[in-house]
Amino acid sequence: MSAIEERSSGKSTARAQAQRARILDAARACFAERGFHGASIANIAQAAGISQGLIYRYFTNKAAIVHAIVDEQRIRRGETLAGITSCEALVDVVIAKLQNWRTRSGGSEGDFDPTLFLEITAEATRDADVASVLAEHERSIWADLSGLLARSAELRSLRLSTGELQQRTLVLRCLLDGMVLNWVRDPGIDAEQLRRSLHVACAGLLA
Amino acid sequence: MSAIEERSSGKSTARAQAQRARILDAARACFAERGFHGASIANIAQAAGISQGLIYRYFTNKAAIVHAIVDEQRIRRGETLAGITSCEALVDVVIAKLQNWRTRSGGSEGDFDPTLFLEITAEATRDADVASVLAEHERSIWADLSGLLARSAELRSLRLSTGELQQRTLVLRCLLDGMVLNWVRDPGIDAEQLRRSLHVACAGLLA
Amino acid sequence: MSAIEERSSGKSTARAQAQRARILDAARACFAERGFHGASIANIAQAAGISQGLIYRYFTNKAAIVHAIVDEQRIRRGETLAGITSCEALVDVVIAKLQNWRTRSGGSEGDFDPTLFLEITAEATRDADVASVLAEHERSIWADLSGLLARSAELRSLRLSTGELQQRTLVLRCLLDGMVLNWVRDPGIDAEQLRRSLHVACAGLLA
Amino acid sequence: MSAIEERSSGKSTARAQAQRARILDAARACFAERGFHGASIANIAQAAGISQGLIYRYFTNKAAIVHAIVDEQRIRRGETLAGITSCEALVDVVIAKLQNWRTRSGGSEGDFDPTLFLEITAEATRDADVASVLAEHERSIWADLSGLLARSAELRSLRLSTGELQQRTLVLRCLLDGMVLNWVRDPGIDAEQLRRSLHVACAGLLA
DNA sequence: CATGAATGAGTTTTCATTCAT
DNA sequence: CATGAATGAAAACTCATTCAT
Repeated sequence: MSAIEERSSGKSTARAQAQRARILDAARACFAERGFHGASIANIAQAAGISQGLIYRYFTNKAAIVHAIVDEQRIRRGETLAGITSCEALVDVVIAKLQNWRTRSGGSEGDFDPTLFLEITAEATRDADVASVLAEHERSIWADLSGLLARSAELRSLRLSTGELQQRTLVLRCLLDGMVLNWVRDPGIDAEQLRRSLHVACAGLLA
Repeated sequence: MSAIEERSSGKSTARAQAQRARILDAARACFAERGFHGASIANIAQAAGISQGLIYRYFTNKAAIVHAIVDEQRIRRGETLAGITSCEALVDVVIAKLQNWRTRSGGSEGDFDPTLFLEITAEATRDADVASVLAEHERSIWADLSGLLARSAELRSLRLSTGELQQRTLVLRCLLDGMVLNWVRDPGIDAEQLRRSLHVACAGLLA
Repeated sequence: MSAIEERSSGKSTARAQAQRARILDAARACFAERGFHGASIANIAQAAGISQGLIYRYFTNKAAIVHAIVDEQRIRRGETLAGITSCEALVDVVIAKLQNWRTRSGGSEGDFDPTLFLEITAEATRDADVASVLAEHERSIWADLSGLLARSAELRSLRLSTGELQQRTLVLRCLLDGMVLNWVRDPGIDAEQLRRSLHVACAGLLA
Repeated sequence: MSAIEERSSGKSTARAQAQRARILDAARACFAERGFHGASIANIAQAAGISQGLIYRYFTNKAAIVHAIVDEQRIRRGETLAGITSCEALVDVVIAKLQNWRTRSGGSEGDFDPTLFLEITAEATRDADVASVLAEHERSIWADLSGLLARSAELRSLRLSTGELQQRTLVLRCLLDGMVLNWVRDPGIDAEQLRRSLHVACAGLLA
């Protein structure tokens, strides 16, 4: 699907890749700030420091940019769970990302933007393509979370049936999503309290 | 704040009230379907079966409609926790609402729309008015959840310190948000599994 | 022409007359403040303290209101030159009216509004009806000014040929218009200096 | 102030300049014909033979166009008084411009449009920006007229005090404004009579 | 007589997209 | 490859006018 929407037919030079990335960076920032509908191509072009017309050499559509960004999130997340061996560590990493986001607040770089995350989730209810990419992404997250829980359980010599593992993965998934939502909704949230609360909840998962 | 944005200065006839409701119903549907920014006044007018101009007799702005809808959610939720005495029951109620939403899917009536919920949360990051209404709403939800947990604990003769109560409220809040998010993201989610999983998690909160 | 545009067919009760006047007063104020195009029927209705619909019972059109107002100016001016016997006195009266206008500034009553005067003159270039009413009005002013000059000349035992009288009338007319224009254009204009300057110019007319 | 309202940030190509001029020409014609508020962007775009959207590449606002046109008048007038050495000559030039305007009547070119002049004066009472540009313009006209009178007086070996010079400048200003107003108001005005009458008045200024 | 709800055409303005250069 | 001028459709919003009550 996204293959259809890319403009580059066949080969894509390093330069082309760089331009695409440049546009996507700008788009991510704009979308996070104003939403998919609120951000205009003009905004993105300006943020990327290129002309509006040029964007259409790399993406057929505004929708194509959205799709590319959704796609990207999957890749971006890849490393997140790399060295993590406990749910508590995962909670800490997520909180660190959230704090990082609130601190820079508009600064361009940063690998996770909860606003964008919300925007994508909302868009998934409207755009079937986004929904399917997101669904695939979600399956991969599930596998990771599930694996993390399985390993953690093993470390504690805890035997979990498949059903029990699924149940706990689902709860963990809800907790993580809930953290993000609460963080976005409450700008004055106490990070430390959130951390401690979720650590307790994590402990409960493997009790 | 929303009082400022209403058009009717002072008195509002039954007819006016009905028209306002008519417009808000249409707007809610459109916003849920296309998002706050994706839905146009033309969409709303058509959905309401009236002319575009007429909308401005009842709302100064598109923003005023958004604010009115956000405001409304607070009231709509009021009764939700009325007769509920346990977290498990709360989970069941939320799931019932989510199932109700998925079943009708576009049908006008229904007291909770998770898509709208997402839309509002996303909008809160951009519109200070929405953010403040949402924050107030959130405080009231917190009070309700906190009270629910306190009562549940008491029933089980469990003594919770203020800190412990706060911690558990936060986790419960995250779980509820997470449920909604996962429900929206995964159209094929197994309601029964979700229910069971969250019941277990709830039990863990008061263990 | 204005007879066509009035709504009342035949008799018009005292009440009807009063309502018309009420509307015209409001319209005059609105037009002066925002211009013929800038002022809306809604503005006028609100200023008059009546409903929009009611306006159409007394005037077929927004244009009809404009025409009525232009018409009216003729009558309003009637008394202005009544007791005046010299150009200097006329200048003083005009300046007094201008000062009166600047002082109240938005206050409803007042028999001459230079902004409205400008608005009407501008409209005359676009609306043939306005132009013809204004032309007739102008002829009457000419007659008055001409008469004033003739009498003043006679007082000074100055014999003026028809041509000389016409020439002086034209100059006097220009001076009066110029006063108004300069007054409007320069909010800080020195009334006393203007008065003195025009007195000198008036003296020159009968030298 | 008008610099803020131009769209082109910094450089402006020859093409851009030409387009701006094209739009301003069209706008001038439309504004003269229908007034600032009566003329729509659609009118202007059509007159300029371009799309409505394109106008906004060159001007941020409809107001910006109005401001640009007001600004322009100052420049356009610059040369008017260049070679003029007597009030009578000035009167002749103004009448020539007025005749030129009536003759073409809607033809695009022409350096003075009395209708536009009225429109601008009226707008100045409503738009502070227009007022301030007009005020500056007016100061420059005053300086010119004052200089003209001073030189004329000198030629006739007439000594004028500062006060006397001011008084005569003010009268001259009124005469010129009055000429324009009367010309606009009376389409059948006799140019030759006007010319003669004002010559006499001018002579009176330096008597 | 009077209201004010309702409309449809109009307003200014934005924006995704195309295309000549 | 890159620009930025250009467009047409659509956005939000206004307004003169009509009409049921």
